[in-house]
Amino acid sequence: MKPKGFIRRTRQREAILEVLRSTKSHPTADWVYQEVRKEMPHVSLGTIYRNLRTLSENGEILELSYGSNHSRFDANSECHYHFICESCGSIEDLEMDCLPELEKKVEKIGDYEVFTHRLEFHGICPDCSREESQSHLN
Amino acid sequence: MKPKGFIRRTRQREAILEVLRSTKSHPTADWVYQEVRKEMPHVSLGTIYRNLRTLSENGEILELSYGSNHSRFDANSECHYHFICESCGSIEDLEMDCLPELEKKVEKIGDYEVFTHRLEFHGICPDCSREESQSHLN
DNA sequence: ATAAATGCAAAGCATTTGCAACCAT
DNA sequence: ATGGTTGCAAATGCTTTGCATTTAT
Repeated sequence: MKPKGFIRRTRQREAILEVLRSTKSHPTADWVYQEVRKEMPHVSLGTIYRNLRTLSENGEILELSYGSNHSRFDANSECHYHFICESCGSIEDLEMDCLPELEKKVEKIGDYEVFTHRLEFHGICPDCSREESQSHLN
Repeated sequence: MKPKGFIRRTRQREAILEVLRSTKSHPTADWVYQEVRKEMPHVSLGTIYRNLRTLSENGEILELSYGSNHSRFDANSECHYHFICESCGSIEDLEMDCLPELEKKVEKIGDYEVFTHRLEFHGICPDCSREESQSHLN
């Protein structure tokens, strides 16, 4: 979140960004590591972590943290909302307009200076609820 | 989030709940540990963690996870929203009505079954923005 | 030239867990 | 009685870091 000075374009950094942009799955650092390693067998996990941090501090990617476990990352840093499925654990982007008026609402409450907001929904995703209803047929 | 069977009322569990209810500060597990330890020097951190998990799975408290570091907990499990200050790191409850219509919106998009939603705002809190404007006087 | 970035491995640290003893029901 | 719960300590696992070397600018 703190803007950084100049950040270099390194092969590793580019590879990480490319991997992140190639998926809609909000992967973990380790998944990114495994992917990048396919093209670049000697990258280190440390580099992955350092870059994910740098990139998210620069606003190029989003760091999501749900549950107390590992972070997930999203190359889409535009305002959008997530749905977290409590059955399969997937995180998907919702096709839902961004609601900037929410931030205005907060600024009306008091002297808050709002930079961003985050909205997420928890429940059962379409895929899982389909499976659930089918399991009734047994 | 998964409802549990019967959960016993133990001294430790009661103490943890009491500590959580006594503060508005959304403390970490370790802070809870330190507090409970004042009354009960032999509690173990493991017990704190196990209970925080049990309680949040039972919906009696809320587990908040921001950043990739440690979780924070909130004894107020009713629908409410948070403001996270990027300057001082504080997390405060916002005096803002819950917006159940957001969940309806998602259910209209597709076959989502929404249990809860979470909304948080990031920026500078009133205290910090006051300090910032005063520092201009130097 | 030089400051940033990397690889590697060694921490760091929040959280979890195995197990025997304990206690709420 | 008995199965959930605790204390303790060891273990886990994600993430960070120190350092010598490499690399982008």
